[in-house]
Formats: sequence, C-alpha cells, structure tokens
Amino acid sequence: MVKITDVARLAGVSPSTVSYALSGKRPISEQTRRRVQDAIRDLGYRPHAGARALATSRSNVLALVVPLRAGMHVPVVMQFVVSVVTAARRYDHDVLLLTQEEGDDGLRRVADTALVDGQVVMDVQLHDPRLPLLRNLERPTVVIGFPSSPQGLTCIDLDFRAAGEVCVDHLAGLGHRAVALVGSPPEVYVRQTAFAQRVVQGFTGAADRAGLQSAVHPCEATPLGARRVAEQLLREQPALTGVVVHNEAVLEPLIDAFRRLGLSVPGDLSVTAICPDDLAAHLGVSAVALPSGEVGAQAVELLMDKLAGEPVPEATLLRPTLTRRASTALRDA
Amino acid sequence: MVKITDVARLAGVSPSTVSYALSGKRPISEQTRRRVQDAIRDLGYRPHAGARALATSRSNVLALVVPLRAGMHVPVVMQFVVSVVTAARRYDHDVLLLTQEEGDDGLRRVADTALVDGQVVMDVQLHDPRLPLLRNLERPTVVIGFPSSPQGLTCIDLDFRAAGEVCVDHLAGLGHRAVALVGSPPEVYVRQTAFAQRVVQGFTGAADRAGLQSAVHPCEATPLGARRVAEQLLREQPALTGVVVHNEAVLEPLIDAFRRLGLSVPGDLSVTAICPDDLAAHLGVSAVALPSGEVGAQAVELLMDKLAGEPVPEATLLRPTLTRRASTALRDA
DNA sequence: GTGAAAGCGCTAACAT
DNA sequence: ATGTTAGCGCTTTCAC
Repeated sequence: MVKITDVARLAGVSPSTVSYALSGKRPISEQTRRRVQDAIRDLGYRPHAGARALATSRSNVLALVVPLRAGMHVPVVMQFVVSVVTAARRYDHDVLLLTQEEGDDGLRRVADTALVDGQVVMDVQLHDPRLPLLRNLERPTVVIGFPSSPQGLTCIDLDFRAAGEVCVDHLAGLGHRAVALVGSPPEVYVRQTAFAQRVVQGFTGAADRAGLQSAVHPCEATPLGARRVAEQLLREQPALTGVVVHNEAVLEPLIDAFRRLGLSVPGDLSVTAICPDDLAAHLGVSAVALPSGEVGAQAVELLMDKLAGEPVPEATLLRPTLTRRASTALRDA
Repeated sequence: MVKITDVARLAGVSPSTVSYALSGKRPISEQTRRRVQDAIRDLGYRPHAGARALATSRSNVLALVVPLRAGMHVPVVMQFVVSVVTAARRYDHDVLLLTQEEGDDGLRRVADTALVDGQVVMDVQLHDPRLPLLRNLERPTVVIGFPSSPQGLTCIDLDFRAAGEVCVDHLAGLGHRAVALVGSPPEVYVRQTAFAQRVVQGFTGAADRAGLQSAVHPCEATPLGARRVAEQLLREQPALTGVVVHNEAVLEPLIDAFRRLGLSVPGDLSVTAICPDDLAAHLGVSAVALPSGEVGAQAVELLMDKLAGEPVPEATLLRPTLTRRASTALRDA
C-alpha cells in the first residue's frame, strides 16, 4: 500500500505538505502543489480511510436506516435510498445501509464506534419506539417523517396536510361541491402514522373552508376494499363528484370500480391522488407526488449542516405540488 | 469518548489485556475477563472503528453496488440488498451502498482507501464494461451474474439454463408436446444479458432432448407486445399447449391475451414462468423463482471465504426450483 | 497469564 | 510557504 510518506518522499516534501496540498487547508506554492500531484498520480496514492477517520474523528460515512415493513411501497423506498446516496456523494460522503430489523442496536453500534458521522432514519412514526434513542445518539440525526413531537429532533417530510388541502382546492377550483377522501387501511390510522392523519386534517380543513360537503373513508388495500368503498360512497354521498385517494394500492381498483358502477372519470367523478408519481402518471391521475428524491436530498443537506455545526430547523415540510392530468375536470353544469 | 485505556485503568489491567479480552486471541483468566467486561459495561465502551481499521487493515465493511437501470424489477433488487445486509451482519460486517451511476470510480475509491474489505457487484452483464476493473481491484470481489468468461472472477447466480430446462421438463412431464418460450424484449438479447440467453439454451436443449416441438419468441414488455406474441403463437404453432414465460412484465398481460383468444389456462394452455416469486404466487403461475435472498446470502459467504483466504469456485450456480401452481396441468387427452 | 511499547497512516498544532 | 512532531485509538509483537 502506498502511503503519504511515499508521496512525500517522491515529491521531495514533508508528509504534512502532502496532506495540506490534498486538503487545501493552507496555502501551497504552485510548484509544490504540482510536484505533489504528480507524485500522487504516479504512485496511485489514496489516503487510508481508517487512518483519516482516526486523525480527524470524521469517517465521511453516514448511516441510512431503511424500513422494510410490509405495505411499504418498495420503489419509493429505493428512490429515496438512491437520492440519499447521490446527495451524500455531493458532500464526499458514503452511505452505510442499516435495516430496520437490526433495530436500535445497529444505530447505536455505528454511531458509538464512530463508523458513521451521522444518520438518516426513514419512516419515523408518530409514537416511534426509537424516539428516545434518536434523541440521544452521539451523532447528528435527521429523520424522515414526523413523530408526535419533533422537539429535539430534525424532521423532514412532505407537508401531507398541505397535500390534502391542495387536492381539495384543486377540486373546489373545478367547481366540485361534494368530496370524499379515500384513505389508508384502518390499521394505518390505528398505528397513528402521522402522515395519514395529516392528510385527513388538510382534506377536512380545506373542504370546510371551501364550504364543501366532505367525508373520509379508510380503505383496505385490496380490490375488494376498493369496490366496497366505491359503493359506499355512492350510497352515502349521492352528490359526490370529487375524490381524493391517499392509498396507492387501491387507486387503480377504485377507478375501475367507479367505472363498473357506471361512473366515468373524469366525466362524472374527478379523481385526485397523493401517491408515487410514476403510478399517477401511469394511470393518468392528477396527483400530488411523494417527492422521495427531494426529501432524501434535503435530509442529507440538513445532516451536513448539523455536522458543520450550523443550526437547522426542527421541522422541514416540503411544499406539495399537484400535477394535473386527465382524471380531473370541471364539474358538469 | 471512552477509549480502551479508560477501560484498562478502571479494570486495573493493561490496554492489551482489554484488547485480548475482547478478541479472545489469547487466554485470559476468568477473573480478569470479568473485571474487563464489567469495566466495558460500566463505561459503555465501544472500540473506535477507524482506529481498529488502521491497526488491523480490516474495516469490517463491504461494498454493495446496486444497479438502477430502467427495467430492473425494483422489489427484487431491494430483496437482494436486504439479504446482503443481513448476511453481512452475521459475519459482523456492515454494508456500504454504491450506485451503479457512480461507476468504476466509486468501486475504486472505496477499495483503494480501504474503506471496505471487499465488494459485491450486482447485475454483471455478459460484456460488462466493468470487467477489467473487477478483475483488478485490490480487494476480493463477488459478482452476481455471469459475464462471457468468469475467469479470474467469482460469480454467482441462479442457473438460468437449468431454470429453462426445469420448466420444459415440467411441461413435458405433464404430457405437452409443443412448447414455446416467451422471452425478454429484443434489446435484452442484443445487450447480451447472459441470463436471457442461458434460459433460451436450457429451454431449447430440454425441448430437443424430450422430442418436443419448440419455438422462442422475444417479447416487448408491454400489453400490446404480449397480445401480438399470443396471436403469433397460435398462428405459427397450432399444436402449442405449453408456454414458458421469462419476462415478468408480460406474464399477466399474456395470460390475459390467451384468455381473450378463447384459450383457458391451464385447460388449453399450461403456463410456467421464471420470475420473482411474489408475482408468480399472485398470479397463481407455476414458476421458477428468482432466489434473490439466497443469491445475496451466498454472495456474502463467498466473499467472506475469500477474505479468509480460502479458495472459492469461480462459478456458483444456484439450482432452480419450480413451484407448482394452478397454471399448469396434464395435457388434455 | 499479563504488560510495555511499537506501530497502523494520517492530520494539525507548533515551529521556523 | 514548508517541516517536525505529537497524537488519533487500537492491535500485536516481544518480553516476562
């Protein structure tokens, strides 16, 4: 293995000069810099990561904890992972992957051994059992999702409440007067997954403010569940013309069910969704996308700010954007 | 940060004794061991990963390069990733994630800086441009997939040739005499993705040996492509009663197309597939599963063997297993 | 069975 | 603008 002293010898300078030439942490004459660079190139020198980590107490690695619970939309998780890795690289960091399964131990291990400089934890729930740990880890942490109280944490996510509002506003703007939210399966609400409830709040609030008739229906993530909810909607809300779907698994089955019940989309019913963008695009549904890429990138930026000792907000909410597609239209006169 | 000297002082022993107590690399009296363990517990001591890596030239981290090409079945990739992480943990290693996009540089960086002890590279193609690099990396490497010549590498994958054979044998055993393979889109063959061609070889070979009439049809990964192929099959092979599908995207559309053409499955046509198991299960199709979990776990084991200096085979082929489901039946008398 | 001490390769004072 | 040197925290000879 070629080391810094080898480079120094060949370049005819001291090791520290090589180090400084590499880090730019002090001025180096143009001449010296070139000699050093040549030596580095000729020898194929690469600084030893462990030695550097030991000397600087920075590993330039960050941990990413990914959820693997059933029901997670895998492509979205993957997209998120990729965006974190990509963003980390922009800051010259690598990413160590931890599975949820490893649990608290994994986080503690990589943080305590200084294997990583900080961590990004995905999919934090309202009353996440990891909360106490997350607040007390040695190293800076950023979490995706919002627990019941973000105090002492750094949280980031799509503003789901605003997402609910945007959908309603879109429908209201098209003249719809009676709307319904088809949400996640009942378990999700019981588990108190923050984002599901936030959507409900946004949806209901916006509907009330706009003076719309509104209703909320949890929905099983199965075609049968979709059919049931469709029928129920027609029965209980005959004036219904606008639907917001926050449940990717039933988006397609639901639209199908409506059609089978004789309702055309968007002729009789305008449908919007909050879901992964590829799904919405595929189905041609006006939707608020889950911006996994942005969330991941910003999570890394927040973490880097914390590592740099800069203050960061406890809560960062990403503004939703709704993409109009063919599933929504002006209400029939 | 609490370090080994702190533990040593509290336990009333020397640092080396603490180190040995931790590693078990030399006998320690029961008494001493307990004092050390107590001190470690009381202080919450964790060895510094960087320091250890520097002293041992082992980081206990391995790199995993994941592909992100369009057309990859994301859940399968993810399943693979998880199995690698899980297996690595069994050997007390962590996993650093590299994206394909980073390319050769990423691999070179983490290997040359000793950030990782070795690497697993997913989705290696027949004429993969990374091949020269992979053969020359400082650290042991295991690749998933088979390039045209595995010499100098350690490769592992499902035995796709055998998978093709198993499907044909299954159909032949049920009395079918005319079979067809519906394969990947033409591009895949052009790109010379090894596994696609191996399936064709296995399929054709087994059909010939069993004296079956056989044909191979590449197929676009769209419902339209599926419909076209279905029609073509009926036209060109009127005696056809057995189909092997190696193209997850068209499995469902194809079965649909057959039904619309008046052919029942398995009544008129028996269908088998080589695809992710959840898909096959969902559709009730007899299939050879892509064993991502096993491949990942075994890749890690191979890598650990190489790290331990043990010899490993250049090629490891996993035996396919076909799960019988409702899509295949005895040929009508 | 245990300790002392010499590195592992790098960075960052502290010198000049 | 550059060199000298003392660590960073751990492992592992070598010595007893």
